[in-house]
Amino acid sequence: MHSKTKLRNAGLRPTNQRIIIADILLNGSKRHFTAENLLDEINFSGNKMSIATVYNCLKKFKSVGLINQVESFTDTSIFDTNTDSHHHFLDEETGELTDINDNEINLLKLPDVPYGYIKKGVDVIIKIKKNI
Amino acid sequence: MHSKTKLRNAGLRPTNQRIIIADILLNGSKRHFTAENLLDEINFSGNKMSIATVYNCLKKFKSVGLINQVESFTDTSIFDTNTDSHHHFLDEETGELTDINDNEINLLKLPDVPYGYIKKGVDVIIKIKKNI
DNA sequence: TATTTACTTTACAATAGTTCTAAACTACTT
DNA sequence: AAGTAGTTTAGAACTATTGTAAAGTAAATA
Repeated sequence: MHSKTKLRNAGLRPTNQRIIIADILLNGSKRHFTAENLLDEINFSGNKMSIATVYNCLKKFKSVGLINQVESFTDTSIFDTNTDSHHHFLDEETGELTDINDNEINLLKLPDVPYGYIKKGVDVIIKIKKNI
Repeated sequence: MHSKTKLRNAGLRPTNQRIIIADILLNGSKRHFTAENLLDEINFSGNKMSIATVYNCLKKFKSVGLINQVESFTDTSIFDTNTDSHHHFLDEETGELTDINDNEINLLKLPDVPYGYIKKGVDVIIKIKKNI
């Protein structure tokens, strides 16, 4: 499917900049990235864009569920092209994230969400540390 | 137990500033807070301290396990005086955290941590959103 | 106890990530 | 073709956090 169509289906106006970003992010490969990472890739692909636009797009993409943002300790926001249910190892010292396959975790019991809220997802984070 | 003793037991030199912070944080009540929150409380308690010292202390307290840092999306680091195993609801829009009791979640199956690493903890985050 | 040493605190500067502003631009609607 | 609502942009601004280097302090040593 063309990025333009993906954007329209998601309810986003397919601007040139969003198409460039969708071409990079929504090609099926799953990975973590920051706003700066993405800008580097944009530049590498021969395109130019303001960092403000990158942030704007990421916010929009996130709000319509095209990408996820990952909870972390780091001072830099980390996004994830993998919007399926899956979990992470988090290195407490470096902030590095590694995927955990969904079938490697079994959540038997979950509480009801508070009244007036809807559940958006469940993330399991296993904090780890290098064993020196 | 006096804060001085708690600090010594944790392997930290009990300086005046650390004692002031330990008096506030390690009194048994469990809650989330930011560096600024804590500085406000310090000021409110009639003490003064540089914000850099607050950050230094939080980093030290965290490294010896006296407090936890919570994974989140927000641009401000959130700490937790509750170092027991427990989990959180996270409002995707506001970043607000609410505790979930450990006995409300049942993790049946967990993957082995990667080779060369040790497990530091498991956090379950249920992302929620206000149902307008 | 006096001296030394290593660690800590401090004010302030510096940095880094992110958001704001307001003017120019562009996709879509009429 | 014209209008309009949403988007992009450069650059300024903002905020959380860390670095710096000098002064201070707890603990170790003599």
